[in-house]
Amino acid sequence: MRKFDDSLPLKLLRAREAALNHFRPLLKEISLTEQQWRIIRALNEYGALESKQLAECCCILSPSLTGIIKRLEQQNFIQRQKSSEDQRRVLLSLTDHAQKVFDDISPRFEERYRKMTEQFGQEKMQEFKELLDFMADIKP
Amino acid sequence: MRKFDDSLPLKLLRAREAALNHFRPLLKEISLTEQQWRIIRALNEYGALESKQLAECCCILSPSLTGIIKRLEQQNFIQRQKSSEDQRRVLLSLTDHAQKVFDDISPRFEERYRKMTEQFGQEKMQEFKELLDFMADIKP
DNA sequence: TTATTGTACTTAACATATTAACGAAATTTA
DNA sequence: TAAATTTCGTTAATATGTTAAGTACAATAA
Repeated sequence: MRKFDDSLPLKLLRAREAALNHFRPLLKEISLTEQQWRIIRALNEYGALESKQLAECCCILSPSLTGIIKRLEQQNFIQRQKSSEDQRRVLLSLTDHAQKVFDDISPRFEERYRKMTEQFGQEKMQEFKELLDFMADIKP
Repeated sequence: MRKFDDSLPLKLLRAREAALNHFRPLLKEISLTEQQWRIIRALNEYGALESKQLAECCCILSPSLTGIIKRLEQQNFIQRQKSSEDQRRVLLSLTDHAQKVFDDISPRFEERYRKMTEQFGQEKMQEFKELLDFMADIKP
């Protein structure tokens, strides 16, 4: 009988918690949640995105995204511009303020990421990420 | 500059989603959330536990646990027995009903777990779990 | 013995996760 | 072109995550 602690989802959860612990102090410093920061990083990387694409690449379901975007908009981190062709579509992008906050704090995230990777082991991390990618593609 | 999609927390999130997708249909069938099922599996494995131990081993914070336990109790899945020595302590355990539900459905979870592991690769999975355990111990 | 400190758990407030249902706008079909 | 269907986003309802503050009971110090 497989043991409780041998559960893959649980191990993934614990590993993720351990990883996030490296960044929580910084997130607290800038008063952003982990999800809000994920959204901001995605928009920084890809420029303007539609809600659906953003949800997809950030691994956030659209009902959650609706609220997250609303709050980021209220805090002047995100702006939306409607498409004139398709009235349903809305393009989301970072405000100048958000871009500045990102540029300012980003190096410190990178530094923590570097330390974490170093602790884990460079090559080991590479291998780890490949296995994670492989797992992400396993379908029932 | 590290890419958005290269983020370890994000990869862990995606891998976990992929893993959970194998079990969501079964959870829906028995109308239990992923967290409720985790609690039940822990109590099945360890017998009676105190709230704090349960929170620890299930990777659930105590404020969340309070609600989860309350609902599981209302559905007759969990019973609590107070310690007569220390009024603060409460032991949580599965009801007979919960034990029966667990024994009935558990083989089907095991079967899905087996298939998932097979798809991933036995040895690969072993290696994967070791890396996950290693990551879980990395501290900032 | 009383005050202090510590521990376990709960409550509160807010943010997010999950599923279902809904509504508006675009696309397809009849 | 009118109707059916599809797509995208939102709303609703419930459950959980996260941090801070509160509460009750124990253990310890003064």
